[in-house]
Amino acid sequence: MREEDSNWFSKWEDELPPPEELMPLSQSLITPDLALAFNIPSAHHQTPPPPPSHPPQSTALSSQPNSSAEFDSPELSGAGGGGGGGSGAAGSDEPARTLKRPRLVWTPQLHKRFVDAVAHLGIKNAVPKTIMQLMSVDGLTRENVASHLQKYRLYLKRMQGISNNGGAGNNSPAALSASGMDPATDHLFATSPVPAHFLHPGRPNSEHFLPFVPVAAMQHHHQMPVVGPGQHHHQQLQQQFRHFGSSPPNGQFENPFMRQSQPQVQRIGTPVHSSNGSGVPPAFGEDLESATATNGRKVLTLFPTGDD
DNA sequence: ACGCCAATAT
DNA sequence: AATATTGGCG
Repeated sequence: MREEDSNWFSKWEDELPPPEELMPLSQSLITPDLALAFNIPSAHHQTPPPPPSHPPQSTALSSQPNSSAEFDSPELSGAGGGGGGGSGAAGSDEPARTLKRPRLVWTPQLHKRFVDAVAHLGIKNAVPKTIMQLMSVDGLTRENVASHLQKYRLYLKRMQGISNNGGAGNNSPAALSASGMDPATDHLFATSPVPAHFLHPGRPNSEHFLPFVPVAAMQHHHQMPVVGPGQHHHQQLQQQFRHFGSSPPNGQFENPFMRQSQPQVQRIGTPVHSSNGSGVPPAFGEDLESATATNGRKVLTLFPTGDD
């Protein structure tokens, strides 16, 4: 009889679903806004802005990990009283108006996407709104981008100053950030190589002829920037936005990803500008790249432009 | 309404 | 420290 015990345990253990499958469940059990509205501590996620109608993006970072992309609850609020929020909550729109989104965590990858977007838009067109659209990361707001952009510009300025002052030859991100000028966000910024033309204003570059692919196309639907043809890396992007919640004692949300220690370098690619005809709007970027462990600040930046 | 920036708040 | 928010201005 004893043997059976150990046996059933094994079996039981065997059938345990992977964590990935559990996560989404706990998330969709209650809509973020609802949770926040009701002050439920475990409530994670941001909350969709009160969409008078149905704003395209801006919310719905539900979805779930790589495993099954089928049962996502796309429209958390946009659906109108239908699917997602249909948990039975009645007039839940009232409090939703006052809710605050969690702070966005700019992971190296998210930043990478940002940089790519700016790079491909050209500095002239790289304004918050456009950048945001190009990035097509759901939940990302214009203000998120604007704020980030502001800081990024300062960073670029700093870099220019340095490079023409004596830093020539040594303008590797690490070195620059080490300059100790404004260590604020530099660590983040340093995780993504700065395209050369950012530093040389006034010079035409040869990177992006992107005919302004209005990623907005996807807006009327849900989900994320599922990118081109055989790519599968975008998963990560989803992931970072997905669980905002595990609010650390700080109130921020972390994504279980880069924050820990997973210097996983994926492939470096170039923007995908070819539509795949898959029905999904060809967002552009999709590459993931350097990763940093903000913990041990291990900035590994390998890059195509690397003259190393 | 958007964008930019500096300052300030969290 | 890293983001968000605000206020003043084009």
